[in-house]
Amino acid sequence: MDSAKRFTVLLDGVACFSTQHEDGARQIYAFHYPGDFLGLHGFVFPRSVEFSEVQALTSCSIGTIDRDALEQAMQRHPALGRALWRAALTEVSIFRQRLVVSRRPALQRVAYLLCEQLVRLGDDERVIPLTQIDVADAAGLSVVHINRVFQELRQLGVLSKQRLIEVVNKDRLHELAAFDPGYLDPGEALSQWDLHIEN
Amino acid sequence: MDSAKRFTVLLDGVACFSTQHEDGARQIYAFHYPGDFLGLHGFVFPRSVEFSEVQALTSCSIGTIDRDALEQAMQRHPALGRALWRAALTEVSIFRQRLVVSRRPALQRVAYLLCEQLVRLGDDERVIPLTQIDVADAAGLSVVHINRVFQELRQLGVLSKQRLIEVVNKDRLHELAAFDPGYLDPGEALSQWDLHIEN
DNA sequence: CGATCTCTTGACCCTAGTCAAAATTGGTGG
DNA sequence: CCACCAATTTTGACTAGGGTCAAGAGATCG
Repeated sequence: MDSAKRFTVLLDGVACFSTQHEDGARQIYAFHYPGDFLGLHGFVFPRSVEFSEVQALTSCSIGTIDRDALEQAMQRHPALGRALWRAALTEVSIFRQRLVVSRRPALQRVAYLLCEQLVRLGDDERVIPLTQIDVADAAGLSVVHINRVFQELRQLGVLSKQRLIEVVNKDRLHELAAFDPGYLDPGEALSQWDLHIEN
Repeated sequence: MDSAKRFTVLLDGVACFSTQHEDGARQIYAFHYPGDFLGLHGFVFPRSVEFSEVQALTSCSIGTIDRDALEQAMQRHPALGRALWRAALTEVSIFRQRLVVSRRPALQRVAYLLCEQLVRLGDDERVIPLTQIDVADAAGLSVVHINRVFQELRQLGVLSKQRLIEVVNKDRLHELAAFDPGYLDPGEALSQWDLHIEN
């Protein structure tokens, strides 16, 4: 596991970036979908690795990229380095926003989380490939309560009556969640402070 | 307010980095004490400025530093740039940790927040210059409940019976909070990825 | 010496957690 | 193809942490 030398990319499946609480409860910080870099956070905060982990939620396949090779590529293509930083900073932005969301009532909190997933999955995907248990650990609610919230969302015509998590009314969901995707955009940050990566 | 051209430093007083919820409630992300850079976050996430603000909690005096001058100084003294990034990243680290803390019960949450303040204020300071209202907005609890928690902390011999917030038993406080200051340290991150700031 | 801000207290309520058990679903192997 | 097992999802009853409302008691400050 010479992870310090390699970057990992999720090629297929669903994973999450999580931590285990003292009492065994799992806290999910973020979900990862194909195309995501895994464990980026650890490059910015090495110590955080001691407290958190990347966990597969379905069977996953991953690819790794040699860090030296990547760094050379970044030397040649600065845009690549910028994209990487953008990804890391977006993760940060999500944390901050989650602090705001975390003190809203359950229904809105869950709605928000679902919106976030839809953005991550791409514009026309409507099925979120997670279990209620995953959502519970990410939203910080009990599974039982998540289930009740889901039933309410179905009643409201936002989710389908299927067993899987399928959004049938995206607009209504956004409305419930008071969702503004703006926060996901680091905007002009990186053109102002141009970041380079050296050894 | 040509803030894009200047960095602001808090010279005296207490300020906070906060946002206003739709319903008027104030959410405090972090407190700032003398020596802190204010609004650093906005340099990394320009768009976040639209949603958050820096607010004075006591009368404050601030200094500003011309950004061009600072950047020149950073060219000459790379350590300065690194220190700045470290500060910004530490802020991030605090957010992440707060997500973990935010789902613990009130007493521990408050204890944790107090620990954080003690670290920020310096090792032998024991008086935290905040009101219960400030603490409530930072912990995400009602003022009424904060008050009850404070009474419990006094009962436990952690806080003095004074009206102000004075920690008399730091060890006990750390214990209650399960506080590990490790997360505040970005560690070796910046020696691995040496960050430079260009125009 | 009011006026105002902060801190306290008490009564009551509501959201979400816990516990426990059943119902569905999805495999998996015989 | 069926029986059985494990993981999810669902339901119900009960509990509790923390919110809200309202009023009172200290502090502070001009």
